[in-house]
Amino acid sequence: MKLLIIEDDKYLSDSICETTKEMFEAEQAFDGEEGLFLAEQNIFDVIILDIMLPSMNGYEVLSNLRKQNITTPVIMLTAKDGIDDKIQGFKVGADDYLVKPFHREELLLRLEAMVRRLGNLLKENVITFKDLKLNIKNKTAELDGELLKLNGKQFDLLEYLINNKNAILTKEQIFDRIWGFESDTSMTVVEVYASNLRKNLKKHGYDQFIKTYRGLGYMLADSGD
Amino acid sequence: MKLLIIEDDKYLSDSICETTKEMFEAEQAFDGEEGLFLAEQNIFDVIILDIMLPSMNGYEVLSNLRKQNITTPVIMLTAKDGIDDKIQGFKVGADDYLVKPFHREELLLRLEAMVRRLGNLLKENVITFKDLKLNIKNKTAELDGELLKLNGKQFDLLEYLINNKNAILTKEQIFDRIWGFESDTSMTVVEVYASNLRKNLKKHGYDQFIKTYRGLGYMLADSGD
DNA sequence: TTTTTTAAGGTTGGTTTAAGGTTGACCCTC
DNA sequence: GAGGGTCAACCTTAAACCAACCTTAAAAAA
Repeated sequence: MKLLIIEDDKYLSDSICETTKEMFEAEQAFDGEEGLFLAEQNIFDVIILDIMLPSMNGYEVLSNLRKQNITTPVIMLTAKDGIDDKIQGFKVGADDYLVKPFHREELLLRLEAMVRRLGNLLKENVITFKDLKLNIKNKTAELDGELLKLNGKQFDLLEYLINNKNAILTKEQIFDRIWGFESDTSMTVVEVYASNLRKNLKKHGYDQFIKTYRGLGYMLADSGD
Repeated sequence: MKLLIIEDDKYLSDSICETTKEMFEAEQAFDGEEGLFLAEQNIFDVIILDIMLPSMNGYEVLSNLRKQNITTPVIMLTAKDGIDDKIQGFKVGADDYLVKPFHREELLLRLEAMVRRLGNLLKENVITFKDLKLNIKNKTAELDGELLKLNGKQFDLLEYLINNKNAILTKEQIFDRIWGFESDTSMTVVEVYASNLRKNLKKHGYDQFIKTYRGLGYMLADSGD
């Protein structure tokens, strides 16, 4: 799962990275504009957002996101514990709140709660699509009692598709999610991986559910016609 | 949706393009005359108009447009924040105002507000014509529970017609909107696409609503006689 | 070794062109 | 004003073209 940390204190940001690295793969932004830009890609599972930030404050970032209908859960950080901040934070759509300084475990608890609330239970390591079961923890996939042999990025792609089934994902989104923004790999790898994934699902006829929308992207569809 | 940016500062213009590229497809004009010419095509959803411009200033461009009964919403930009400018801007028909320098998110907010005011909610991904439903996000069209197979530009054409129903659109407008100004394709493609679209709608009898007005253009009419 | 990336050629299907057919406005003649 | 001719605008079809995508395999990296 991917976490975005928007926090200008580099030391704190790194420390959050460290704390959460068992659960999340983290990206960092060090000012509001950069954070908003990254968050707009809509490829994160959770965002940790500081309030006091250079170039654009946390409230602005958040309300901007929500206006764009981006509903990624957000945990806001602030040095102040005033009730006003909380009110304003929740009003613009924050899902949780954390007062600095906080304990490592407290952050972890809230992150877990956040993700659990989403339905993506952290303890629940299995996601499914029809009879296909993915075990997130072991990175194994199973269909009809048979173990599919999916390598790392193939698994990631399938997981991303399942978590967004019946919605078109552009090649850019897939690339940003799996390869990362600053990767200098060519975007055509996405096609290669789509092809390989289909090949691996073909034996069970599940390749039909991965559809290509020419000029738009890919979609995992419930109905395969 | 299409946005026209009339701004002589190339750097700023490009930056607006970048900022809005998730929402809009932008065209750029770098002086007043060019801007007026493009705006007269009447194919844009919003116009961003600078006041200080070579060859013709923003006020002239705007009042010229309004005299021609072109009501595309306009957001004016200016380096000055004098109240006089605002008054003059609104008097000639600007819909909103932005003082340079401005923040990326301020522009986005105003654009959103503008479009929302239009009734074209950004969040609203579905537009309809009678029993025909277009999902803008998936680029899919549905009629009587059946999915229509429309390729990219056919979909764009239908979308444009629905957004302008009961109004005649000239072939030039359609061409400029869908193929773009500088396309070197021949204008007769419009006829081909009108034909193909009618063929695809014929099964449901909806071809009758696309009417040809010889020498004028096409119109999607509520009443099919 | 296994996984990831690049490169290259093949395939598909949307887009454009071209060519011939149809329609309707306009004019002329009776 | 009825009939007919003419022409430009428009319709329709189908083939040619081209960019997006697929697939494979070899090279590079881990």
